[in-house]
Amino acid sequence: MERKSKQVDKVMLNMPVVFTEKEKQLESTRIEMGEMKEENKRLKMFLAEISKDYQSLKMHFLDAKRQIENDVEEAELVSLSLGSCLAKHNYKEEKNIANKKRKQEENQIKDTLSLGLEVVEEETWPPCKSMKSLKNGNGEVSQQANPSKDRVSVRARCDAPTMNDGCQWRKYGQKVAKGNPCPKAYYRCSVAAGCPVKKQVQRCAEDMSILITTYEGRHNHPIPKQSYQLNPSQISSNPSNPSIKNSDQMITDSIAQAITTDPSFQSALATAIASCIRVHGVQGTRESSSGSYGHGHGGVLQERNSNECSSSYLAMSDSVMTSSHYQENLKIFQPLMCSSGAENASSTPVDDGEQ
DNA sequence: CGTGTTTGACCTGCGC
DNA sequence: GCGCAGGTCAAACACG
Repeated sequence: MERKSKQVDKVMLNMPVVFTEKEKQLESTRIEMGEMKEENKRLKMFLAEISKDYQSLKMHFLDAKRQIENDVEEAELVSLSLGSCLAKHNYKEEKNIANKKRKQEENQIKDTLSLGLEVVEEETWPPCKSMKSLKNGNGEVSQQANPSKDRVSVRARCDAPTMNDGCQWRKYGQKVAKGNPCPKAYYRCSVAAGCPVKKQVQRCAEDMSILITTYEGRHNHPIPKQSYQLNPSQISSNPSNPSIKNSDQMITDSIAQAITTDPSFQSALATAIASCIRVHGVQGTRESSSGSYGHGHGGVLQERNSNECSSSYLAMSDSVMTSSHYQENLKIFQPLMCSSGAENASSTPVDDGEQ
């Protein structure tokens, strides 16, 4: 018992020493914890800042990405400009105005037109300064009534030197214009002798991949039929057969797909629409088309420029359409012009081969 | 040989 | 009137 108490005393004696060491450890641990808490706090703040920066950068990145996407989208627009020289104007002044107008409309169209087409009414064609007498096919000299009255400009991404628009063109000149290192090529329609239509092809100075094709005048002959033919099964509407889609929807789908995937189709479409609009704006006393094309030219009328920007998908059977043709063609494109999509497509019957 | 392209010269309109 | 720029002509050349 005595022995036991001695041991307890020893323990009791030793206790304070043990507690102080533990307390010291505890104290140091507390200090460490406090420091770690401080560090943790700092790290949290640091993390918050990093997170904030990250969010900010993310926003910037998304904005930049969106901007780039918009730019690409804009660059891939098929730009289509119409013009006429009905009166004498100050060309340069109007050109500036038209450029501003075009940019404004490009922005508007970006927001409103899902089709990706730009149709700009433009009155910037320089006054028909040279009403030169042009030799017709018979070698006679005939005064052109208004050879450069109509002018249509088509902008499209195209790596090839020219766009295939279904016509046969003969190059008659090339010139390096001021302000653009890319030479401008001058073509004349060689489908029919005496056809007053000309086109100018030039690459955009800002973006070499953009080909600016400017058409001038009206064809005095049918435009050759080309490769873009819709499948007849798609054309023929068959409501009794549920497996076959509504023809308009099929057409719409086909055209929509072509539009969204093929830049050359965009350019061809632009040309075609321009043709529609041009025809619509002209009094209707036109000869109906004979429909025959490609005779008597020794095969010259076939497309030769295989390096042209793909084939012309959309070929009007006749460049000199009647207004009813125009209406028909316009009806086809109406669903596409509207952002509402194919569901609202009108049920306009489309004849076989008519597009 | 026929047809299309190239390219330097020429023409025309416009601004100064 | 002059110079400049855009558009056109036409001879030379290339190609199939």
